[in-house]
Amino acid sequence: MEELDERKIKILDAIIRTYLETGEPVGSRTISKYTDLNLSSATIRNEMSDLEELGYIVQPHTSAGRIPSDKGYRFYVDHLLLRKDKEISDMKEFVIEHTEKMEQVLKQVAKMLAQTTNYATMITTPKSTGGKVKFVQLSMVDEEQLLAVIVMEGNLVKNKIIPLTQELDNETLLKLNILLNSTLNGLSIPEINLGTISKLKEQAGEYSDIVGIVLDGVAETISREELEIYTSGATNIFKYPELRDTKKASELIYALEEKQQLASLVTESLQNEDTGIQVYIGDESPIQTMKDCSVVTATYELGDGMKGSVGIIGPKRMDYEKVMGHLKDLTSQLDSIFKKPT
Amino acid sequence: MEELDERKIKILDAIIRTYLETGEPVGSRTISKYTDLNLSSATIRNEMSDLEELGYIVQPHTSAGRIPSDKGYRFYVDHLLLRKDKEISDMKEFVIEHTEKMEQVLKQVAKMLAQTTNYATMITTPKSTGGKVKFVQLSMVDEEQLLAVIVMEGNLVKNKIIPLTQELDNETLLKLNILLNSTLNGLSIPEINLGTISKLKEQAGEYSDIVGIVLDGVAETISREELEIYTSGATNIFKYPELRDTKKASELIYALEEKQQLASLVTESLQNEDTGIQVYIGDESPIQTMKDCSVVTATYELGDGMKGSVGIIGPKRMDYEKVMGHLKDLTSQLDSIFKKPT
DNA sequence: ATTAGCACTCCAAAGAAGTGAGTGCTAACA
DNA sequence: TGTTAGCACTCACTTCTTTGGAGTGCTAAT
Repeated sequence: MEELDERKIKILDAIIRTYLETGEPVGSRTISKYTDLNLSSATIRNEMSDLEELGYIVQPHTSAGRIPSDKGYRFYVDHLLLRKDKEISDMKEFVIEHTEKMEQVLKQVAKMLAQTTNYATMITTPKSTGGKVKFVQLSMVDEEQLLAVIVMEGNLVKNKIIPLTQELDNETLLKLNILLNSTLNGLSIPEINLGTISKLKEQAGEYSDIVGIVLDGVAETISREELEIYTSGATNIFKYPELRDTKKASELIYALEEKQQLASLVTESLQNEDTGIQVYIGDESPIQTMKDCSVVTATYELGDGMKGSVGIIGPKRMDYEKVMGHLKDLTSQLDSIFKKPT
Repeated sequence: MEELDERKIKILDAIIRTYLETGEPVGSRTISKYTDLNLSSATIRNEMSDLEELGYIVQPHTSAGRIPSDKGYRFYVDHLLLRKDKEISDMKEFVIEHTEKMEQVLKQVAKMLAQTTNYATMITTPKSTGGKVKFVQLSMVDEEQLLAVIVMEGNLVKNKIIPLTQELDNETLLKLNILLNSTLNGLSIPEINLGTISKLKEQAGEYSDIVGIVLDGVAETISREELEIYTSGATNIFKYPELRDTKKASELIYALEEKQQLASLVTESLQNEDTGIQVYIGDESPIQTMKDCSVVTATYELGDGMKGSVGIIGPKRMDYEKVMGHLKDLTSQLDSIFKKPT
């Protein structure tokens, strides 16, 4: 054996569902009442014993009920919950329609998601890799400072103030602008390589050193992997006793606050092509401090290969069904929202 | 009586200092050894009894040592600690010199401050009231979208994408830019009133409606009270047992995460003119959930009346001396940094 | 194959007892 | 009169024990 028969599956399902609700280890008696297949607790016990041997469930200590192991959750996620319709998409529309800058939309989304799910959430700005430059402009802000504005596909606007040592008259500025625009427009970040740069410099002729400075600035601005991450609902984790322990909670919240580490979650899931939804259970997560949690991430797209990521962090016994529903909804909405000009 | 004699003051000082270090209620015996004036524990007990009656210290329960009351802390802050030199200003310089956009500087500062003090910190962007427009520019990003860039004093850059229904040729754009710049430059927000706007529209002649749209956009962008607040070190509060309680910690962190409420701290302290440093002890704080904490805020300035605020949130027994030193340092540095062009 | 019954395990909550830091008070002392 | 020593008392904390109950595994009966 290695296979689960129908009955074992039903029992496993029941165990997990019950555990999701209560957060307490679940005993044979409970299940014997819960399921439709009428079985006595003793029978359940036997089956449970099997399930434990197979590694789907675990006993925290000898005489406690069982809780799902990571493998159990995995089975649940993979096989047991693809059969249900999804949740309402409440006020999401509203929020998205009524805010403006991407940054704010994202913050809002994170917050909302945290509120509706009661888990901690995170969301990243779309990664520009593959995003194209749409428009570049330099202007003199005052005598010594140059402002570079770069607009990317998707109306992602970046600014950079560049200090100038050298004089720069209006005519030159105009020329530079034309040059920059005609060269850079339509290019994606990886396409702006050394070749492009040196060619640009060449064309700039006597102003090549200025172009150099400017390009450095521009390059830095564009390529600065500005993977902003917004989080929300960190305090939700206090709602789950199994995470409430000071040390765990502190580490978790720290991770959420620092954001740094969260990036690892994202980059990984951005690679992944298929459904776009990724589930990390316990140790599967690349972040050590989250080994007592589960993380569900999803990807949203901005058309031109710009991808961002939304994630939900909660206890292992999170309501995967609901969470995945929410995420699916959300990403599809984000997709459509960002595609039209804001 | 009502007055504290020299000896009582010394004892009170000793009590508070000891409590600040240990976090434990402090007993008579400890003090009798601590102070230079050699007194037996019994004498101290008598004095403590008096101090308690006067409301400066408090007993958590009948047979515990004493801890300072809010009034005690207040006395300490007001009278007891103005006599000491300040702390080093470690790597602050470094960080500030090496980052660029204001936003990032602020984030860095918050983080650094949290790390060096071991408390939670917050910092706001300078409030633009009084800030002047330095430079305005409109550019066509594509056929239907106009990008407005506004640079404020202090190199605060704001962008707004404005959808256009109407055609707009290059020449007109140029004219508009000149018009906008010559009119708006040097004006502070409150100075851009209806009068200015209608005058502008008039001058724009046949393009008055476009100017209208643009100005609306600009106005909205500028005046949006973008009081961003950055926080850091939320998890530091777990370092203090008296705040580690789940409920308190959760509320506190929530407040820090939500930021919303923090604004009340700031607005208040921005009014205050004198030293610029404000101390809220326990209930004195406008934020209810912080009644078990103390909050110290300071104001930094950008010359033109643009003010921002830095704050430190910690346990009541925070090291006021050090904190205030840090803040003083920091604000004076921020002041000078932001005044020169970045 | 299922179930009832029973002995056994073990956590968790509730008590019990000891410990120690701290107090208040009184009486003695300088 | 201010200071101190001494003593009985309080009360949180820790440790140990007890107890109750939920849960298991096994065996024998259905």
